Amino acid sequence: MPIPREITRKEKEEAIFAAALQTIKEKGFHKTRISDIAQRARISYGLVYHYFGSKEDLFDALLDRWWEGLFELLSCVREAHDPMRERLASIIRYFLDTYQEKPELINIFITEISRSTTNLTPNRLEKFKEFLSITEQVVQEGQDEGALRADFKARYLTNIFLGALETFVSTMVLADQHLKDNAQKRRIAESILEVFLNGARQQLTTAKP
Amino acid sequence: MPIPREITRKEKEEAIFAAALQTIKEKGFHKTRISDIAQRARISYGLVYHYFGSKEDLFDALLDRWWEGLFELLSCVREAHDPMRERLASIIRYFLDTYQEKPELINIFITEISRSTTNLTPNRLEKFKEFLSITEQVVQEGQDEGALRADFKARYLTNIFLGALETFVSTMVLADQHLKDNAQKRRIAESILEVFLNGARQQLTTAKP
Amino acid sequence: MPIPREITRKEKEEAIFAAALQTIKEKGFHKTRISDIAQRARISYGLVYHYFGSKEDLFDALLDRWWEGLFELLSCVREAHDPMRERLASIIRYFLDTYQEKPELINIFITEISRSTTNLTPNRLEKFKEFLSITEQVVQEGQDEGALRADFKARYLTNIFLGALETFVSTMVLADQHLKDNAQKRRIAESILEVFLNGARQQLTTAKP
Amino acid sequence: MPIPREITRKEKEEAIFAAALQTIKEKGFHKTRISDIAQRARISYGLVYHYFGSKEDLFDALLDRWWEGLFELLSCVREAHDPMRERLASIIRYFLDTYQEKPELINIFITEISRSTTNLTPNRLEKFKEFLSITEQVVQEGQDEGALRADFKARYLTNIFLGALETFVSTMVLADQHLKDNAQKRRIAESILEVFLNGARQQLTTAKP
DNA sequence: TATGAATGAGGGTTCATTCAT
DNA sequence: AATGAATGAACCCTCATTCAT
Repeated sequence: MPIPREITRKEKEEAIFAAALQTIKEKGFHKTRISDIAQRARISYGLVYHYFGSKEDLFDALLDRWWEGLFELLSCVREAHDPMRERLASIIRYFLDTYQEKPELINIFITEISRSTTNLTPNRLEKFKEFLSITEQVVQEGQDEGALRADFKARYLTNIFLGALETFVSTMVLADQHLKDNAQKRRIAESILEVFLNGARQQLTTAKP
Repeated sequence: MPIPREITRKEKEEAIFAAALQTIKEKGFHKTRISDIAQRARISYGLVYHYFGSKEDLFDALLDRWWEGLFELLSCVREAHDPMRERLASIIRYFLDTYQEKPELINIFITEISRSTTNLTPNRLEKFKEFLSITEQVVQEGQDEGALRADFKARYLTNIFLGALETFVSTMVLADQHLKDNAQKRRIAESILEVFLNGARQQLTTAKP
Repeated sequence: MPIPREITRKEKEEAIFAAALQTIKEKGFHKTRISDIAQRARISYGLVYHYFGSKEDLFDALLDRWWEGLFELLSCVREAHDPMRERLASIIRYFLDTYQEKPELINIFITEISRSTTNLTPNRLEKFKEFLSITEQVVQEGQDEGALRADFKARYLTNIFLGALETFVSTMVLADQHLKDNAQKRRIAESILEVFLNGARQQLTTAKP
Repeated sequence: MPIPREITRKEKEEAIFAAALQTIKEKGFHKTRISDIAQRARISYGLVYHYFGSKEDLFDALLDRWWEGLFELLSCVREAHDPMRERLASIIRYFLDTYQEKPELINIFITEISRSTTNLTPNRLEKFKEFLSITEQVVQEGQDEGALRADFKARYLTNIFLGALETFVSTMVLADQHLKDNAQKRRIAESILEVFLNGARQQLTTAKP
């Protein structure tokens, strides 16, 4: 009966994941000891090494989970040819949803990757640049379609958009705020979109005879 | 002759500062060893403890220097009652100027403070919140004056503004880009302001006959 | 059907033996992990404990196999009352043959027992001393028979004989040399015997008229 | 006053050396813990890392000391054009003297280098081969001069000579025997030389008309 | 028989910090 | 002021061994 085994394995892995997520959120990657994680997962620390090769590997596995979801979303966004506003809204929603459901995950993304040179192995930097690059392509398409103003580099607009989004999320992370209801989420998304788009959108020359 | 002594002391401190700045930029706070700093400053590592009490203290002194300049600028901005656009431009310029002149300092601000929960002692978090709060007041004043749209919380607009700014800078930090000329600096500042303001600015209902 | 079971057991044991031999040769006893052995034997590491009680036990079993063959040979040598040269030749041949057929076994004898105090449990030391002692008896008999000079202790002559033999073998072990053909084997045996005997043999006072 | 410092440093290093030597002799390199050494030297284990970079480095420093003395001796032997017997006697005396004065050092040479593949880094193997090679040259010169029989490879004779010598020493090491007096030392040296030379020496065809 | 999850003692190494000189 | 020897808490990782299944 191989199935029960599999279940056990997955469950244990999941427990370690959860414990690592929580602990790293609280203490940061560097100050997190393997034994902290093990203790929280109620296992011996040796077992962590049975499932993950090393602290770094565990960390990478954690990040992979984040990237996986994000890249999948971006892929969907690009395939579905929604209007620009909707595409950007999807990205914003993904961050806010993740923050709501797995605040630790987005916390780690923000604190350990997005702004930390320290833990940035070449591999991780690569993923991050890929993320920036894909988002830039979305923006570029917006410019091509005439939905976004084209007098600034796509990279610049991308920076402004992602910067705004990230700051919202990281401010909440820093303040340990919770997204109470969906209304708040909608309001935040609305703010970002409104402010970003009404500026970034191609300006109509309103002159009429 | 007490004066030469004073000079020696200040010079030594400065040397340690510079060495710390550079090293932390390269390796991150956590991976920076006191001996690394001492070596770069060409002094013995014991001496670091003569000037600064501990690694943490040295780090705090570093940050203080950053906060000092930033708060001074913000104070100037609030006193001079320039138009909104000019006030925001001052803030942007301060970040870009500092990045140009002391890239290590802004790097450390970005990577070790702005987005890192890890090193965030209550003290440091306080400073950071103060910074957010002052900027928010500037924005609030803009809303009060009618220069910025008031249908969003001042905090939200602040997030978007600082987020955009920070992302520009941190992207450059990550990529180890240099600000080649003042023209590029002006272009970046312009982008941020343009996009932010044309969205954040109170919308004129285009009068129709 | 008890026979297939027996066969399986023996085969498994043999597989573990072979894997252990090979691995210990490559990495040394200490650096060899049980899991290395298991992997090479294509079994789970838990099973090793089913057949052998512990790592030490497995090692002892390995050595026993070596000692068994060696003591059997020495017993034969002593029973057959061959001339001295032939007896010593038998011993040399045994080492060279074993080196040719089971280089790992002799390698382990040389590196882990013959010259290593580290792994020398009292038990193992005992076996080793027994080996020395029996060889010394052979030499002693040679002295008694007048085949070997008696002006040095039997122990001394034994040291010289075994030392020469062992160094040949261990030099080959170190250099990972292979005994290509029987001719080379014969040449080596010849060298040792020639040099040892023409010195160790009782000197004839060349009668002069 | 830099001199006292130097003395302290050297003394400490010496103390660590002695402690390491003794401990490795007793437990073998692998089973020796840094803390064992530190404890015996009556210092904290951290200090070992202050003087030697790592366990391996300390081990290498130990070996270097051995090689240094040995190579120096071999160099002397080759320069002084003594008769063959005297040259070989010098080598034997060096081993026996070292064994008498620093039994731990020769113990480590025998157990951890001469016969152990395990700790043999390429670097260390190189030194060992160099030693073999130089000794072989001495033997070769003996053959060229007609002092040693030339019907066997120099390498073979070298093996026999060094093997005999090494076995004497290592047997004493194993048995933890002490060289009581110089007489015993002389007797051992005599045995080795006698047996080796009377065989290895070019045979005189005694035929006289 | 057979598997591999689980445990935890053990050991190497780092490095902030202290302090005698 | 300045040095760097000395300390030892911390922490990562290995791996022999046990045991439920």
